[in-house]
Amino acid sequence: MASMDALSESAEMMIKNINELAADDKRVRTSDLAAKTELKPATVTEMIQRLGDLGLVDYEAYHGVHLTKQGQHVADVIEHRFNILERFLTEILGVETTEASEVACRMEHVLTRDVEHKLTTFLGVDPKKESELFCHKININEDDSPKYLPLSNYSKGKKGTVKLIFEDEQLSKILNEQGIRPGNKIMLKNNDDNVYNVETDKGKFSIDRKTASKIIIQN
Amino acid sequence: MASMDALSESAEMMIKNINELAADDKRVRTSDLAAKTELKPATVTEMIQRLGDLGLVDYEAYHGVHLTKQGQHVADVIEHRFNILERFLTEILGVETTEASEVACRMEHVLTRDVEHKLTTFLGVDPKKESELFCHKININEDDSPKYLPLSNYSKGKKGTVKLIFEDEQLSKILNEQGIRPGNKIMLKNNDDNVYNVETDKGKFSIDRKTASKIIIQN
DNA sequence: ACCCTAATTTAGGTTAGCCTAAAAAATGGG
DNA sequence: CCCATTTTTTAGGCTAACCTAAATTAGGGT
Repeated sequence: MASMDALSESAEMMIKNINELAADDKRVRTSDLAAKTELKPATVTEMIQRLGDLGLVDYEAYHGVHLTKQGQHVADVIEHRFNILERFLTEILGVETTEASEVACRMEHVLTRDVEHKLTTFLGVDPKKESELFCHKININEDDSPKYLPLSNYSKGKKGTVKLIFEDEQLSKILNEQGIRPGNKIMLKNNDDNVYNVETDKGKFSIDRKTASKIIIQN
Repeated sequence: MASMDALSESAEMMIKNINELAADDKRVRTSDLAAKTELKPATVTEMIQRLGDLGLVDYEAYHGVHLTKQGQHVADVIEHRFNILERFLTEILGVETTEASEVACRMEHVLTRDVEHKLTTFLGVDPKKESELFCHKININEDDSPKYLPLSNYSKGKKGTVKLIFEDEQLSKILNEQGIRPGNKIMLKNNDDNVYNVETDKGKFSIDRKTASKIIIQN
């Protein structure tokens, strides 16, 4: 982890590629790395031997490599940096995906931890819960469009996340205690014209229509 | 100008430093470059000879260098990239100036023209009128901190003006109705890790962290 | 179990970018 | 205007990161 800063771009790229080729704990083969990195096999061998000396990779001659705990940490950091950079470039700047990917791939090696964290916050993901980021990304690409709707417009059985609560602090406070607060999950169990029955991690609640219209949910 | 892409980071840094040391058309001395780059004089000589071969620099043994038209163009591009990156890091992400400067200095070499232009547009400067950028930059250094920050990076009690809202039209529309729209005043009353309580001329609202990060405020 | 082929490593070469030490050129004070 | 000091360049060496070609090892088919 301290070695992070000392690694060359080439070394970091090799670790990244080992990580991407690693499937269920199997050792990654030199030839596969050569194909993926577009380097010659001899070059790959040289590089992974060096990574072995650094303790980032467990290398056994003629039998491929796999990442050590330390190496895995480096891979995770790089992957995260790549993902947030790519998201920033595409989602915020509107750069076309192929180019965004290429630029992110070169920028990932020069980010500091602080810039990484601030950019992550900027993109709206808790730096501590990195998994969200991947979920988020998948949703963006697969889902056609995340919808924001008042709870009062929600359909039965639908789950979503509370995004906004309008009106006064007092109401917010009460809802808050029921687990209905921005960021929390909520599900509409069923409803009629006047009463909305919802479930949160705090339990089940009934809400009147007017109040429900003040609660904005994203699916 | 076509050679731009082929230049190494070291070569680009040397051009940048030559440009920064150049005063009224005088040739820049090897020793000054060595001092500025923290390289040995012999290394500087070697590098500027290479730049001379590339036609980026007019080099005369024992009499220093100055940038050719081509070299000046490279210097201008790098300077512009550095400036926008530094502005993005400090103004948008809130990175501290020393670190922003260092990171920008490493990122400047991996930007593409397209990303450069899109980032420039994002920062609100016409890519063709670079002079504005420098004016703006002076403000940054004099003022303690005119900041563009996501609401999620704001501190309690701070007031500001909404400048931008990212994400889709649907969210914008909802926020719009609550007085959270570009141009309007907003104040962050208080917040915890997940919930931001704000006040606008339309009243008080609670916003989740992720949404808050999409709202850019200028103080 | 053995051989053949494919995969891998080793050996040796190149270039960029750094270095130190020695040689060469400029420069300015007497 | 000349020589001592400073500046610059040349010469030669090193490492990382690439390469090709040759040697070695692994593994499957019969």
